[in-house]
Amino acid sequence: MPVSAPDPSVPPERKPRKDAVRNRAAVLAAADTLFTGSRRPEDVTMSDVAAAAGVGKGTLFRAFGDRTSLIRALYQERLGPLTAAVAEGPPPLGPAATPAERVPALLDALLCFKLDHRHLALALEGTGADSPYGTEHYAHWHALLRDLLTGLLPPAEADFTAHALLAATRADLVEHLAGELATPREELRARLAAHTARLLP
Amino acid sequence: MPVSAPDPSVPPERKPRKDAVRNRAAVLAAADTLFTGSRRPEDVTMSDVAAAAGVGKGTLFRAFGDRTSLIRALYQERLGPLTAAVAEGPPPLGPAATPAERVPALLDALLCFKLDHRHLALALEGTGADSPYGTEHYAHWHALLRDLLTGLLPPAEADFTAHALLAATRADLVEHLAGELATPREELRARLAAHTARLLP
DNA sequence: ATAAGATACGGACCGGCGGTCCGCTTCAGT
DNA sequence: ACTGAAGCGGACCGCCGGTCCGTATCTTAT
Repeated sequence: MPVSAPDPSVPPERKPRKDAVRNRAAVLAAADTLFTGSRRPEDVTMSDVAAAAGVGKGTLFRAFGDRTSLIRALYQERLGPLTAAVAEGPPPLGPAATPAERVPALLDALLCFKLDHRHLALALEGTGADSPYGTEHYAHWHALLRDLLTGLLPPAEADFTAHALLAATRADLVEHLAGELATPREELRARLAAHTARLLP
Repeated sequence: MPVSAPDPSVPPERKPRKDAVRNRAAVLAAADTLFTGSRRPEDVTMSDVAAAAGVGKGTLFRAFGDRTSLIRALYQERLGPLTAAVAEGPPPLGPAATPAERVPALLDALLCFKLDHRHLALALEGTGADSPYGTEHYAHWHALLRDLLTGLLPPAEADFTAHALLAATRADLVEHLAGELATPREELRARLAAHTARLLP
């Protein structure tokens, strides 16, 4: 007699065990450290992450499913503040700003994020199999940017322009310019700002 | 008494064996077919290529060194005609054209090439380890485009703009738009042309 | 034509990776 | 304390890129 279903909707869904959440956090922290400290993301292996987190491989895969999902989870977590600032923060990033000032602010914020988390972004976009496109994450940013551009440009061009602008902040391009060519941060920001401005008068 | 050195410069350098050149060609052909027919480039393995070419793995690796080099060789070969047209062909692609007409022509040609060789371009750019940037191939196109742009734009912006324009024709973006979203070829070309035009008045 | 040497062939083999499995441990509700 | 479920961990698997080396084939000099 299953009388005591405290929540009649959605399947039971117990709360996770304490050790599980601890291990999950440990794995995320370890992965962040390892990616940040590695020159190429693909030479930090899943075994490395497990070892660095003081956890067995089974645990790691149980918690995250596969390599790609681990990287995505980590990326989303780090991106959280920016996502929040865009969704409900003050201008020029937040929704109160006009499109004309929000678009450059958005792109600048994205560039800065990739500069600050180069290795992680590289790991995410370079995970071979799955291209950046097709992730909900990309769809989200593209839709936002497209909508903002729709009043500033001939409407037919907004969609492609959004793609093109996002392509200009791809992790491997940023890595190439900032990392290998050692372009100073402020110069990169200025270049991207100029490029953006050139597209919307 | 080594009297008969027909060419006194550069080390002897015999001409390659007949079977070697035949096998090399067979491998390139097989690889092209396999990549073209596969949905994701990374699930055509080196063993697949060797088998399809009727050749042992040792032969394959002896001829090309490694996977990346094989893909690059194949890509360069297919790109040959375009390279030639740019280097010495008639306007608007060739050197006789003015920069203002050559830039859009170049980008359109590049886009068309990627549309026609999506799988191959995807294989090249998605080979995980090595980013597209840093290959001499990319350096070549970027330098050409940058030089053309220097005169049409404030000189400080030419370099970054060249990167941004090339980023708009990245293989995975093209695949996303033309493949998954099924954007018609002509529309894509129009979008890229409009985008290019917007950057240089 | 033939012998001799260089070159290429091919597939068994290797190290390491992402991912799975399952006996054992640890937690949470009673 | 008791018990069943959830989590743990590391041996294990299949596969892939890449190497190795005994053998077959081509080229060149005679």
